[in-house]
Amino acid sequence: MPIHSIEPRRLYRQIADQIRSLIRSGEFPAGARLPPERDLARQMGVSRPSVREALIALEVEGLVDVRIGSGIYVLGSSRGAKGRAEVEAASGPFELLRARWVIEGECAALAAKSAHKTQIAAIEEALELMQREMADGQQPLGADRLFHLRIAEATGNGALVHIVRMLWEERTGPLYKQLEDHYDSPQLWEAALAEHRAVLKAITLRDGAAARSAMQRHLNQAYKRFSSGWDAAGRDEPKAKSGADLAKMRVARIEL
Amino acid sequence: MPIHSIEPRRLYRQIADQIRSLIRSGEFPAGARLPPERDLARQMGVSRPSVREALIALEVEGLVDVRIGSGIYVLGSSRGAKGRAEVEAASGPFELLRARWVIEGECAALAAKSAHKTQIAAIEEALELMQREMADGQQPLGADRLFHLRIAEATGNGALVHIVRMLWEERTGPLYKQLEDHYDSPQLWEAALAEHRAVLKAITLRDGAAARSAMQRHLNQAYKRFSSGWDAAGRDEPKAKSGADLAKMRVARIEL
DNA sequence: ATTGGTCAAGTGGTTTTACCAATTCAAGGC
DNA sequence: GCCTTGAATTGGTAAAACCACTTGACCAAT
Repeated sequence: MPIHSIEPRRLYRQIADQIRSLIRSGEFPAGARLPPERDLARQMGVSRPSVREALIALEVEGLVDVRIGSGIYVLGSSRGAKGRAEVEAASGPFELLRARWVIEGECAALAAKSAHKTQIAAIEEALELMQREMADGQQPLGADRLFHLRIAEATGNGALVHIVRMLWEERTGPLYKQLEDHYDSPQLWEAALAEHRAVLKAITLRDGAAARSAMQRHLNQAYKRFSSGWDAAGRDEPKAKSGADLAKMRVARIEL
Repeated sequence: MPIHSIEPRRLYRQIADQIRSLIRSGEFPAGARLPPERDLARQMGVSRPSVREALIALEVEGLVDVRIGSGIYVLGSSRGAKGRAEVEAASGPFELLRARWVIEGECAALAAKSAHKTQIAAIEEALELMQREMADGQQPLGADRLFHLRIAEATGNGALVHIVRMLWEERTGPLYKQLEDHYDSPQLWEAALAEHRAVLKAITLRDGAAARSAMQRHLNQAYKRFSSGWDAAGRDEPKAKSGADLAKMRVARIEL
């Protein structure tokens, strides 16, 4: 029995990621038509149903528009993400994280005060999903998003939910793409999970102040992890040179 | 020949809707496992690939969790019984005000800490403009907006500026239209101006806590003015009882 | 009785093949 | 010129088959 230990990532997600990056790279600008499903399948070496599954995922995300008999078209920033490119143009990842620090910290405090039991259960559920995905060796990006969103939902304020969702969408922006590798480390995800647990615990205990500081600490750590990733991905640092040193340096920075 | 005259909704969406309604009807509560894909396909009279496409859509939406070799499990207890599309729908004026209470309060505190002299001067300029417009008998709506925006700009965070601007744009929405008359009173504008002055003073003194509470007091007063206007307009909004304010949120913040 | 392993059934994952339905566009008829 | 029409293209759906993984029952060894 061969141990295909990893590669549990489902095919449709890989294909969707590939197409998404093609769109973001400018290969297919807004309004452009993608190659037919059959061509995409042949080019990527997969079957057409798999390509269809990926396209449906992208369609639900609001990235493409599938028109029967015509083709698949790239949607601009008109729907789905309201002011996505706008925010990103005006502010980098670090300003976004700072804004999240302010807003999501308050969301956590509010959630601790006014969350319903079922909403707390929903937060817990998102955390467990994240844990499960990590155990499977996947990047728990979706579960991470779900955790933050459900805390916002627990405030009972739709406007705050909308803002948190909008800020999170930025993570799919091009600026974050180059940092994905550096954020992929299991240790980093493990740290993020522990920070999530601290937030949930404070909310469960109805301790607003603790929830706020736990969430702010989480985003602060994310900021540090991000900073190290940014540095390591710097232009003047060839990856091929002294990979061991880079790895050690990265770890050292993260632990501070 | 079946007349798919208009809107031949794609099969996977119909199936997804059907499963979604089954989940929300309580047929499959949170944590329950759905029937196997093959059974679902047979029961619904469609093929398995179509069911898979629907499940992928629901998975992207965060409603279900697909586990290889095990089954499909229901995730959503946050939007199960109540408040489903409510989040997606427009959040009302009161939720928007509460969001502003949270965000702009922090903006004022941040501005007090890190605003440049020229940015403080810009805030002052907006305040003087508001005063001048009022003296001319105009509605200082533009100057009001400018005041809040420049405080956000003084934080130096583009993302926060964008959020404040976005929240302000909501004021042009239809819900606010019927309240214009009640907010037009010179006395009310005079009170708002005085509250603005208190905010600016705290920022000038570099007192973050005072700036936050001044801004929050301003928005709380706006909330009260709004509530009375709403009641006078004959609308029966359950959340907007006379005398209600943002006390709940205030407590949450002051506890820090 | 507990532990450990194997095995078989069930489940989702993927591919292949085939055909149906809608759109598109150009050739041909008015 | 405008309209019709039909073939080519494209997405939509179905069916069958095989693979990989999970689960739980069963059995053997401790």
